[in-house]
Amino acid sequence: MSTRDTGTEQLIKDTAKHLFFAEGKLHATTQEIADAAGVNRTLVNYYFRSRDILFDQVFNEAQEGFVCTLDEVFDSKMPFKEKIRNLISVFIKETAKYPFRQLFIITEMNRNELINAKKSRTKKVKAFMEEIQIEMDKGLVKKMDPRQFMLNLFSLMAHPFLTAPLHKAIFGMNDEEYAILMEDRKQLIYETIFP
Amino acid sequence: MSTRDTGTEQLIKDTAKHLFFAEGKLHATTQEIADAAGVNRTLVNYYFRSRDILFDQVFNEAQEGFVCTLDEVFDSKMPFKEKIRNLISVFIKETAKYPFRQLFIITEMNRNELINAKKSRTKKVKAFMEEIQIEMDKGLVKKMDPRQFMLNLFSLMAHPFLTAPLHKAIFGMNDEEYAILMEDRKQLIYETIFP
DNA sequence: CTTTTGTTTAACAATTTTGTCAAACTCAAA
DNA sequence: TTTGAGTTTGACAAAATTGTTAAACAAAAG
Repeated sequence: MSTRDTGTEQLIKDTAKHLFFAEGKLHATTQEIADAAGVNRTLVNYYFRSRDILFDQVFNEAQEGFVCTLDEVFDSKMPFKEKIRNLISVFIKETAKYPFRQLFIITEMNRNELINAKKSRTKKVKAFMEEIQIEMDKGLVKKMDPRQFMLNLFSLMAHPFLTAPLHKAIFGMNDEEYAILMEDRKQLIYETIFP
Repeated sequence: MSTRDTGTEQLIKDTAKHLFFAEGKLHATTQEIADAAGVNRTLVNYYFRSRDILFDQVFNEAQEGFVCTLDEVFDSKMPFKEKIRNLISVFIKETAKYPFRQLFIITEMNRNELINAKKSRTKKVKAFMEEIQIEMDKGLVKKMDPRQFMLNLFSLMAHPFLTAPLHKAIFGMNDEEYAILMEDRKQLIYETIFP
């Protein structure tokens, strides 16, 4: 079966991705996805058999893409503080592009109980936590459970994006103003993590 | 219409609340809600006319309940640092009870575009931010945009609960272990906010 | 005890969303 | 140009979810 590659399959996937992660429409219907992509709804079934399969594919690709991006940072051999600064920068850039990807992953993890307790990930996390521990031993980072350090770091980076609509309303800010606030956070998070 | 009050209406509402906020089943069906409550599905329509109305009621009550709890803390006249310590304690206790309430509110805010830009809330937030500003002027808190201070505070408190399933998997922890980690956070957040 | 009123139930109807299929279509190869 | 494989479409079927109604039921009032 040699495909003629009209780009439709990818278009559907990209559109779904955009609806889910950029617009936050986590429960978009096949009809809504098809409309947004400007194609016939049946094509969703033609290319992906079922909505669930499309769902899973988009979900996994999104998760893997994000994880890979972070891995590049984790695996790099730069000094700890630089690594963190880099992580913050990459994380916030990625999250600004797809603000709802996090929310999506969280919600799904919750529905599916346990999906991936991938060993490889556990290994990398452990390596990073040991790295944190070393910095603490050297007295360069406030001593605490390394897991708390990670929770702090990711909380400070991710949560303001998850709650963007809420905080825009509370603070009375528009999109641009909030984007600036997020940009300013890069430095602020760094300073909060390393006082 | 004098009700006979069999407790069914409240039971349905409580069950929905539990499914939504404690179990994270944000899209529980009327059938699922009825089953969990051990009542006939039709009763959902009898008491609430439609699923949407039940939905809205539970949502609003949850939101108001949470907001009121926090208001008690905000309105109290204790010294700033004590107020923050109290806020952390209350916030974490409430969130531990209904871990997914936040997620729910966020998701809904997102669907409904703008629901409440309540003036009253804005006023209280402003008052609190001025309070923060004063502390900064006194040099008791690291100087920054007060909104960033609030983002930091709420991120550190809320996010580890939102991402609990994720982090339990990553860290290889069970529920109790994670609960302990959350309990330890109270002090840690305080120290992170006030280095 | 009978009536009344509010509650519960099962059967049914309507709606929404998803999946299937055959026919129409398109483009490249024969 | 004709053939053929992949693509697109509309009509239809199936499934899932929600809403309605009439009748059965239970408890308080008369």
